[in-house]
Amino acid sequence: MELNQAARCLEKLGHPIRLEVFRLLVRAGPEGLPVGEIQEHLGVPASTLSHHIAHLVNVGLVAQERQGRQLICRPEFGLMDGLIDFLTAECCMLVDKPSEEDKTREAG
Amino acid sequence: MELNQAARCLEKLGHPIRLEVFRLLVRAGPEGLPVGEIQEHLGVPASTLSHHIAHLVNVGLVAQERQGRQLICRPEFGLMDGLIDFLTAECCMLVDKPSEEDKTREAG
DNA sequence: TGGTCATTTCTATAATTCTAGAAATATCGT
DNA sequence: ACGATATTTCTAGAATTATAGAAATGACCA
Repeated sequence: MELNQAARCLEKLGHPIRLEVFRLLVRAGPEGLPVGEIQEHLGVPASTLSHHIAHLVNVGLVAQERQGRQLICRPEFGLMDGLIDFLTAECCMLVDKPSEEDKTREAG
Repeated sequence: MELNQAARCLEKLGHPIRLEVFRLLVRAGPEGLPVGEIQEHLGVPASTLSHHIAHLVNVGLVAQERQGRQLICRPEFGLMDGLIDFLTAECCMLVDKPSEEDKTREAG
C-alpha cells in the first residue's frame, strides 16, 4: 500500500464512531451486519451513522450489499491487512518481520 | 490500548504530511531527526510543519528534545506498537495471533 | 549586545468535517 | 396501491482543521 492510501484509511478509522463501527463489523465476521443493528449497538442517529459508514465505504474498508430492506455491511479484511502491513513495514521498528524468502523457506 | 486513544492516534496519522513525518522518523531510528531536517525532506513551510508535528507530539507519537538550537523529534515506538496491537487484536481477522501462554510455551 | 539560526506562536482565511432533523428512496407484505 | 420498515440524501449550522506569512522566542557565537 502506498502512503496516501494508508493516510486516507487511517483518517477514516481515526474517528471514534467509525472505529467502533469497524470493530463491530470485524467482530461480526465476514457475514457483516445490517446498518440497523450497528445503530442499535452505537445508539447514534441514523443520518449520522449513515454518513460515517459512507466514509468507510468510500475508502474501501467496508463493503455494502442489499438484502431485502436491509443493507449489510461487511468489513474488507484485505484492505485492513494491507494497512497493517504498511504500518508494520514503514512505521515500526523493523523487528521479527520475515521476508518473503523466509516465508518460502519455512513453507518448503 | 483503549478505543478512544486508538482513534486519536489514527486521526493524527491520517494526514499525508504527518504520516510522512512519522515514517521519516521511524526510518531515522531512535535517534530521531531535527525539525529542520524533516522540513528539508518534505518541503512544506516551517509553520505548517510545526503545526503538524505538534499534533503528533500532543497524541504522544513523537517526543521532542532540544539540543542546542535544534529540536530533535523522536518516534515513540511503544505507542505505535500499542496502536498496531489494538488494530491487530480488535480490527483484524484473528489469525496467527499467539496467546501469551503460547509465547511462554515457545520460549520455554 | 548584536546577529544569525532554528523553531514556534500568532493571526487570519479557507476548507473540511460533524451533527442531526426532515424529506426522499427502496423494499416488502397485504 | 398502501403502509410500514430500513436507510440514504438533503440541508444547514456549529465546530474543527489546514495553511502559511509575519512576528516572537530561544540558543549560540563573535
